[in-house]
Amino acid sequence: MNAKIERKWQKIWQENRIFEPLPGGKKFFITVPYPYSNGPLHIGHGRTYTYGDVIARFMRMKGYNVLFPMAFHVTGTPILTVSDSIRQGNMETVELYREYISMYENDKNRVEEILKSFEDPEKIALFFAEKIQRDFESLGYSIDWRKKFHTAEKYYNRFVEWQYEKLFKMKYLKKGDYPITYSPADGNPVGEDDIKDGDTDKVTIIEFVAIKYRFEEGFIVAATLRPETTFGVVNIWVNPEAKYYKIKDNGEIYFVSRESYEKLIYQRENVSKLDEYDGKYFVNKTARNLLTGEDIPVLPAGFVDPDNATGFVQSVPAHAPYDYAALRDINSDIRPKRIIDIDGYGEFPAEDLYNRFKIKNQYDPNLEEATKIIYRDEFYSGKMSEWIEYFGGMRVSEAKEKIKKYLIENGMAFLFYETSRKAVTRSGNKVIVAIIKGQWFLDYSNTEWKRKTHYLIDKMGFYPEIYRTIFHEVNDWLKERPCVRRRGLGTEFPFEKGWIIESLSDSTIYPAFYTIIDRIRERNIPDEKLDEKFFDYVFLNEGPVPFEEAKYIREGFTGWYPNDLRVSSNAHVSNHFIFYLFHHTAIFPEKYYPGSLMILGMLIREGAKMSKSKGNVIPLAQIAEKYSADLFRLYIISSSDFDKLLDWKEEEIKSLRGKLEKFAELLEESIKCREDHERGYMENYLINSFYMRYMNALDFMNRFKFRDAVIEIFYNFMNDIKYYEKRENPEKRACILKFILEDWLKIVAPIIPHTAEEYWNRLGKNSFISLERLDEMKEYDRNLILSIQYIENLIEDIKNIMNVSKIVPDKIYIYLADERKRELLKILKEDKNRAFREAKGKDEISILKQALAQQYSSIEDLDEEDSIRNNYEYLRRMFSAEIVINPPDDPGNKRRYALPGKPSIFIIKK
RNA sequence: GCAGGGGUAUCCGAGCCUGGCCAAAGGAGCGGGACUUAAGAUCCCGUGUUGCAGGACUUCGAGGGUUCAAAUCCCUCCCCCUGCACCA
Repeated sequence: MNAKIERKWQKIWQENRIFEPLPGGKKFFITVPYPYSNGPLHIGHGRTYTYGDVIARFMRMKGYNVLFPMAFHVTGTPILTVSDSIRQGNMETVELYREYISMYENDKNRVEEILKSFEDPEKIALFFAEKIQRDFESLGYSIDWRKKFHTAEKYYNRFVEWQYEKLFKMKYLKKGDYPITYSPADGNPVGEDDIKDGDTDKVTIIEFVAIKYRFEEGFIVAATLRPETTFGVVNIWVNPEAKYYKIKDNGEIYFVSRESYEKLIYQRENVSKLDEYDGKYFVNKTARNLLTGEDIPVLPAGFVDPDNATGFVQSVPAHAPYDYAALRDINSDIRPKRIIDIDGYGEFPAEDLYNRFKIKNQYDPNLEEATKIIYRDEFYSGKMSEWIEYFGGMRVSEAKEKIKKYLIENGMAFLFYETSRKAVTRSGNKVIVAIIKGQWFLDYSNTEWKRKTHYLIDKMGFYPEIYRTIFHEVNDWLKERPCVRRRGLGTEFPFEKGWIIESLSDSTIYPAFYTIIDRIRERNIPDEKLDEKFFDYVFLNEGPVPFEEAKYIREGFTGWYPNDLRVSSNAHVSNHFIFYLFHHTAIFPEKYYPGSLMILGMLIREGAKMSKSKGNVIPLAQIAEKYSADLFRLYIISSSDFDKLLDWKEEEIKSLRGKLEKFAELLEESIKCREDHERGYMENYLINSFYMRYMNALDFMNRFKFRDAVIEIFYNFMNDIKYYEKRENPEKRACILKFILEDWLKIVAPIIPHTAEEYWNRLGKNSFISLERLDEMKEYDRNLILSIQYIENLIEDIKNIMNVSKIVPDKIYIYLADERKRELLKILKEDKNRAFREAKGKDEISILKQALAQQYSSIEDLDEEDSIRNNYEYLRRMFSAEIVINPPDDPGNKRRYALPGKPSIFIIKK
């Protein structure tokens, strides 16, 4: 189907507004999460929306009143970041967006103009929203565009504000401190996108326990990931080459590295610098371990990184290979102190590993690996030594948390956050961890909320079913989540100025918004009127009718909600999808809970993940031109099951194109056929086979297994046609297909709607096939199909014998199983033991054994002799031999091998 | 580590839930043939080993087990992938 014809139908569909339903009847409301509109979409997105559309079209043809809406997501920082970069003339971004715009705009001057307009972030969103809509239209999606909106517009803001009013009243919002990656130079939190190589080498936040050691008038602060080892500290390490500060933190005096101080400013309140020291200052001085009361020396070690945590390290040589190595380096006579018992190690595990890895000194790179091993082993199989008060005998994994808590609660330690690796922003500024004070959270750890959501997960539908378990898991694991940010597009947080509701948190129950937005616009309601009372009435039927039009608006909601099916990729499971469920249980009564979720697998290209950096992203923009919408849709649906990974292979598309063209040719010539042909045996076979496949396909489609349906109704039936051609005059084929043509077009219409619509039209129909009803029930003669299978099996067997024996047949004797065997095998099928009891003599028993071993299933009700007679000429022609059924003589002694459905054969040589 | 998914013939991938025509669908690749001046495209045939009677043997990460029967069920082990949070 060429792009021109596809465009023709897209236009006609649109002009006739056939996908713009009013509520009523048996409704089906399907949604796909809206795309983030900061650039062109790619074929990965295309997979999801294609599935949404195929289902929408299928349900429509099953007689449902289908609503399939779409909108655009613009909330958050990325669009803002792009806009900023373009304004600052960042070459990389400018180049990228010039390329994006050029996908849609040929005129060079126009491209530059648009690019310039992107200095206004909203222009970016609007530009791409429009283009994405165009791309979707070019793929024939049956979307109701009256419902479209974007998430920074006023109406939507009012809607989100209302949700947060509700959540606040339910106490699902709470406030607290929160560590986050941050750039002091930019004065901003930074996300993965803002960090250099953040996408490939992720930066996570590591929680250190900063432990205070009494020193002079204050404390040396040594940070550790293993607070439980504090019992085994024998000294403290300082880097003699580094700079250290004396600082004041809420009245207490601390000694930390210079870099550490710069981080603490962002993590603690009222931190100020008092004095500077060289690292050497601390060497050989004494500090006191508050946990044990011991006085220990401060010793020099070069491995200490002043830019990691506090710049002091507590030394536990018994259990930390670095510490052990550093002590050896300075020839110290300090003896390690063992505090963890673990099987498989000597007195000092760190010493074992030091020897095993043949560590040279504290700079040996193997120390990383050694540390990992000991950490893992001790954490999972170590126990705190018995002599330790209270914690003795406790498993390390447990003691770690308890000791941390003990230290903090007794003022001996505080938490210090560090990045998992050294990181800088894209513009080269240092990234540290800052604590955001007064951060608002959605409290997904609320047990009542969790319980309600578990209930929903139990009740609703999942495609595939495995996700029910996964969602229960995700529900358990979900905890508080920050829901507002300092910057970005979106909706301002109603309870505190200067915060924007974060992008995933404003997109939870918005399918409800689709049901009313067109009506709000239609009646020109000013956004100020969309207050809490309005939404309370519209969505919850609470309170009085706020104004007359609200009734009409509410009918949109009650007419369509709940959302019957939501389709998206598995990337959304632990974020959008789970929030979607939580927020529904929070806000809506049970009858408006989501109906079901369909979760798709991801899409890769030629075995590799698509990514900007690899430059292998295929945009959706040129798909319709390059391949045609129907070919794309057919490929997406047929090349893999919806829940599995789809590997986009150009080679496969090419071969699929050929098949689709072949299909179109068949339709073409079939429509042209004017004469009526007689329906003989093979014609009946072809038609019956079609209806068998039709019913199979329909059954698959009802379970949304469209790939299996396509294989059945497209590939397999085309093979049936080939088979027919092999046996009959190919000329006749076209006219025979006429009998099934309408049903064939209908059943493929959800998948390749343009092709279907075009040929439906050429058949002289005045209706849209997109709005036709699929017949749910078609009769067919199963025996006819079985008998063809039977004949083909027989041919296989004969050929096989000919191959092996190298005999050219003159006559072929076919012996059919007698009634007695037929009876016996019937019994065998019902009751094995009874069959053996009833079998008489060795011969019969061996028949049963043979049948059992071959797992031979008899073809009941099939008249074998009749089948052979009906295909007699075919067999004769094929082997150029005479076929004799049940001859009186038995020269090969073969008669006894005959089984029902599997006759025995003897070939007489020429 | 926690959670989830997975290891199938040259490769990619179905099958596994509900054990039995499963030597294992479908692609791709490869080999052969047809068509073509030729390449390409397209179409047909073949593609574990073996056998002069439709069969036999070996094979679905490794090793055990259940069963008349295991790619499929159970146990143990090895290996791989994804997510782990503010990023949309």
